[in-house]
Amino acid sequence: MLQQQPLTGSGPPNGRGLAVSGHPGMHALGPAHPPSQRRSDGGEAGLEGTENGHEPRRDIGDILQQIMTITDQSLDEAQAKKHALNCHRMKPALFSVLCEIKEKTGLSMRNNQEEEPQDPQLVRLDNMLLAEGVAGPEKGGGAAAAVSAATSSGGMSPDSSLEHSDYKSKLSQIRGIYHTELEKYEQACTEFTTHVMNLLREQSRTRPVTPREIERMVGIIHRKFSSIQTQLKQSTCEAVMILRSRFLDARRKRRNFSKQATEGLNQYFYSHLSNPYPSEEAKEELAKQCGITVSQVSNWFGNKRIRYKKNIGKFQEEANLYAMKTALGASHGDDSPHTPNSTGSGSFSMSGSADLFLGAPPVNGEQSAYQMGLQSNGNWPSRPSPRPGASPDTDHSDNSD
DNA sequence: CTCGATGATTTTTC
DNA sequence: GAAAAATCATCGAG
Repeated sequence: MLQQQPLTGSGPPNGRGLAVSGHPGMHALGPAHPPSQRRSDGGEAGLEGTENGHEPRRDIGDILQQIMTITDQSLDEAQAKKHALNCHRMKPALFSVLCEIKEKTGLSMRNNQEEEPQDPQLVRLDNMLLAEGVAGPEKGGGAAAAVSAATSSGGMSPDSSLEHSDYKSKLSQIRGIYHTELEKYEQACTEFTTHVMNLLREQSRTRPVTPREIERMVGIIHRKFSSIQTQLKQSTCEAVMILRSRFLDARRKRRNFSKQATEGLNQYFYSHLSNPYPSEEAKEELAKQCGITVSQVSNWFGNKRIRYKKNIGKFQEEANLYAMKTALGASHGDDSPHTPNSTGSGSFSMSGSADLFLGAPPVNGEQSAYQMGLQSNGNWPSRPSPRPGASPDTDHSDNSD
């Protein structure tokens, strides 16, 4: 690796080191000796080197030798040596030799897949994070938008604000973590890149380092870091997906309604047995009273109607019970704790209605004709056509019986 | 663990 | 488009 090299005292990178950038012209410098095999042991002079009567090779061997051992020395020593090396008269020659070697080896590694094909998976992750409001340009708008999108698309009623805020806070938590991590990575990446570039610059004094090489190195670093980022993105996506599915799939955390809520709903149901189709306003009122949403009220009535109809006998007791309660509540006026009309809004009043008497306890039980509002075909008088606005129903309508 | 009750969702019907 | 009907999934008592 490229660790604690001279980086320390070597001061700001400057023209000297960067002279390399002119490397292509290096050939001009030297006589371009073929890079004949040098002996790493720097061995005795002699041998082929002396043939020419010159000793450039020996000099180069010396320099190489010194370079090889420079890291073993103390910092000061190394600095001094480095300086000496830089000024060595044979340095240009060595440089040119290295240039040539490089020329040959460089070609081979040139064609490695330089351009990464912009990973499609990464694009997908990015898009998703953006859509979820996790990535996006800074703050809240994104997250809020994502939440509202999620709720509306999921058919969630807008009044489940509790879960809503829960979701929101969890999402922004994820968002926060994601951004901190991302920033951390980016910072580390730049730091590391600068570090490496400094090193390369430093090294470029003694060996040829092309800008392209630096670029390549930077590219490698960036790729490494971006693969880490991809992992981060991936796990963030996963977290969001889990959160989302939990939030949207309410079935998974079904809670039974509170006793009080069920009471209120049943109260209404049995006191309107002949026509158990609460108007929109009535639903809203019930929802408010029971602490549930309007769509939950609708669900409840849907379920109740169908289940009641399917097995009237089973609900007999319950019907009697609520008929009694309602009767009591009506006769005592407002002192019943459960009477919904005590809310005073009066949009639906349960005051002793005709239905109540339909439901009068038959005492001897049995389903008999005691079908409370159901017609002989087992249906309620008529499937309530979507009636606009006015509620002719409530109580007075069914006194026709 | 089983099983009935129950809230929610999906499909069908009108 | 709302309700009915069918179905799913969880709860909670035993």
